[in-house]
Amino acid sequence: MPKISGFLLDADYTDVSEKSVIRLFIKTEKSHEIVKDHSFRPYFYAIVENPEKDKAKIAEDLKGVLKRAEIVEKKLNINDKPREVLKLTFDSTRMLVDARAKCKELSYVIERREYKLPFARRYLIDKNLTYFDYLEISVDENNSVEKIEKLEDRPIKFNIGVFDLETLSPERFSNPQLDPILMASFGTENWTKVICEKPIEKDYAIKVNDEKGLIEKIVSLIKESDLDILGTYNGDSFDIPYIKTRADKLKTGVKIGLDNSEPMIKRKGMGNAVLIKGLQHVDAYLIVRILARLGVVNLIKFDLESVSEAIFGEWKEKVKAEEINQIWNSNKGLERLANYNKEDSEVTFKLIKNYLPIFVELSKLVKQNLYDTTRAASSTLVENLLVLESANLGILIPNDPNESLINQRMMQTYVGGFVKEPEPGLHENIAVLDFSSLHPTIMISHNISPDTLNCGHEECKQKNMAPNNNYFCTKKPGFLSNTLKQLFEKRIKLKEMVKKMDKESMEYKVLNAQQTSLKIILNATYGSLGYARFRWYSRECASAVTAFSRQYAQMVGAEAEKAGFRWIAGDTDSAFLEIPKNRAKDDIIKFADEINNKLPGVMNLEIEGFYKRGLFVTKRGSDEAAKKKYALMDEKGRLKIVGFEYVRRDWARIAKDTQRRVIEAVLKEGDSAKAINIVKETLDYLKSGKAKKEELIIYTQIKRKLKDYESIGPHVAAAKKAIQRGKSIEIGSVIEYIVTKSGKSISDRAELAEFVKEGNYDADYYISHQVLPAVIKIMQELGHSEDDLKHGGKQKTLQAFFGA
DNA sequence: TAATTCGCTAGACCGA
DNA sequence: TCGGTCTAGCGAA
Repeated sequence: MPKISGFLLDADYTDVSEKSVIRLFIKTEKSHEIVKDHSFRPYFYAIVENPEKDKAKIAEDLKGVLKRAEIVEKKLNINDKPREVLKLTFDSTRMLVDARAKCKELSYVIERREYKLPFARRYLIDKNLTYFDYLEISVDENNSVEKIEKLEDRPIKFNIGVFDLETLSPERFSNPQLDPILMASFGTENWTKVICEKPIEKDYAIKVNDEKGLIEKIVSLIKESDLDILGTYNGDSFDIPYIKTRADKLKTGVKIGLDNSEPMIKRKGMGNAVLIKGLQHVDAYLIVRILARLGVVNLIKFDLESVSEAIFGEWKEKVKAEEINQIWNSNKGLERLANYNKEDSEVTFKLIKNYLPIFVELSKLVKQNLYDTTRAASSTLVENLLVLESANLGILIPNDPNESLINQRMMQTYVGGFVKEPEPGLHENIAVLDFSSLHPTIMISHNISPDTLNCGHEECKQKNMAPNNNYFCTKKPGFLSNTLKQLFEKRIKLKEMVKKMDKESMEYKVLNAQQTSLKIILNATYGSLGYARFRWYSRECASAVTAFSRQYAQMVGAEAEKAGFRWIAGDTDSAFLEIPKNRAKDDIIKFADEINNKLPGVMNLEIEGFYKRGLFVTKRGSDEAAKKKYALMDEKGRLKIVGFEYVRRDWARIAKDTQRRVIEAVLKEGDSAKAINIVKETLDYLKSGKAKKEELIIYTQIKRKLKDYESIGPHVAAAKKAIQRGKSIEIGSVIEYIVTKSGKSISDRAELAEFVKEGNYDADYYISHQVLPAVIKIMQELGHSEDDLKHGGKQKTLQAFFGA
């Protein structure tokens, strides 16, 4: 019997003569193989009053679609005893879909369960297979599975290829119905080529006859490379739909699927997702979005130039759309465009190569293919993990909540973390303590889980009551909390192992990716609990987590005061403590130890760092201190600026830079004269009219349809004007606008930066709405109160003082 | 198709 | 024209 050995890269199903058949995509030593498993049928469960009787009834009612009904034992809910339910099996998923609709109408069917689980996923769960497993599959002459054996895990070396298109855009944006593809780059591990019909004096250039030739060349490069992963940057919404449309028009195809299928463009939320059969399409743009969400990078713009700079510290030249048109029409600068096209592919490749291990590990963890994992929401990751846990425990997965339940849930919110109002002003010698993984460790340590909630035991009520008056069982591990505990412990072990390893080694990269993937799941769980569409939603649990968190945050603050420190600020999981002159760092270490001795379970307070100086300011238009806004300087003079305008993209760079310089002067040198000078210079510069566009741009995102805005802010006004000039702006577009000289309101004066001439800006606006608001509160902490200035000089306000 | 709450601030909007 | 209120976006955790 022939055998096929290799990694399980993907799984799906296809219909063969009215039967749904599982396909496994295997990465073998040499290439790829598709094998079919005819032995597995789709099914779902029906909960009925009387299994024995209803089994016969349902066979009658589902005649023609049902293949088999059998009685099996399952737990309906986590805490239930197993009971008899009907397992309904079908020949095809289409029949399953038919039947599940019919079942809804049957009065004796109390509930349907697991009727939406994707068939391939069902298969992997039942067969105990996971993506990237190394399999040995015995097949017959038609590549049909006879037997699957799972061999020991082994490292996998992916064959990755990326491509990128440059298109003509005479109308400000490219229209695939009209505008041709000008160049395409394709890159792999060792080389990148640029394809173009015009001659390019570069050794990496490939000349083709026309656009059709270009498409055919890129398709053949992809096919010949026998890829596991095809990477793009924004391929979901741009490159792949574009090349498909062009290929259609030019009467050629993009048959790059392993089964020679075309890419499938699926609607996903507001945008697209492009699926290629047997080949994982990884859109690196989504990876960057995820990294931004995880706080790995902080980006204002998501173009490859910004990404390259922020993630790899490498500058990359941008060729703008108008320049591309110019280059193409004049044939001057084709090499520059080719280089740009090539670098786009290279950065995309690097992104995928760098972050792939994390997504591979996540895929394994939750049994999703790479395509889905790179596109999954965090609650979906958590859900999929819990689906596996349920299957292991013989519990039927809870159904999705219906819309009315979702709405009901959304009406009820709960109280979050505790934020201490800081003591405004300059502080010296600050220790910042914080709880490591606060929410997960609370859930684990207090056994918070929907199934342990208010268990009824008097003892648990006494010993494990959250401050929101919900309590959790102490006698048996909770479904959710125990799952988290396993992940948590595994992560601790991995972190220990990784510590000793060479960071460049393959082993390190894999294990580190494993611990990162665990962290992603651990951190996403608490938020999911309070998410209305989550299958395991529990407002009581989410609320108990935050109730405990407030209690612990307050406890640390109070104990710190008792121990002789000043509790000057804190946010959710942190405490900022000022260390008095007569105390040392060691006292903080001792203090943290004492707290840790009192903390339950795996909760842990750690010392985040020591800071020489810290600045807290008051809110605008009030004397209260602002929360979530501070600047710290560590012992090496490095600044940490949090919450200030400096970190916000919706402030102009000139204001942000000035603010940073002022903060630096204050924290590093304690020099108010210098700070005042910095501000004065900036104001003069603005007044001179010499400020550059890039210093004046304000970035703000359009978050809804333009017609849906009740209040027309500057970014909306600028967007509307831009649309009239032919720009395409959609939900999610980040508007880059400048406040110009002409117009009445600020919105009137706001224009897209690309339409603004250098020098056309409203200096008054940038002075009194940008630079001064960003620095005034800081100057006040230096003792330059408005009152002081009134008496010290003739000026009435700080604003007047700076001559604005 | 979508994780949570807390918090700051701007600029529009609206009524006197 | 003023001042209070509301809409909107973004950041912290």
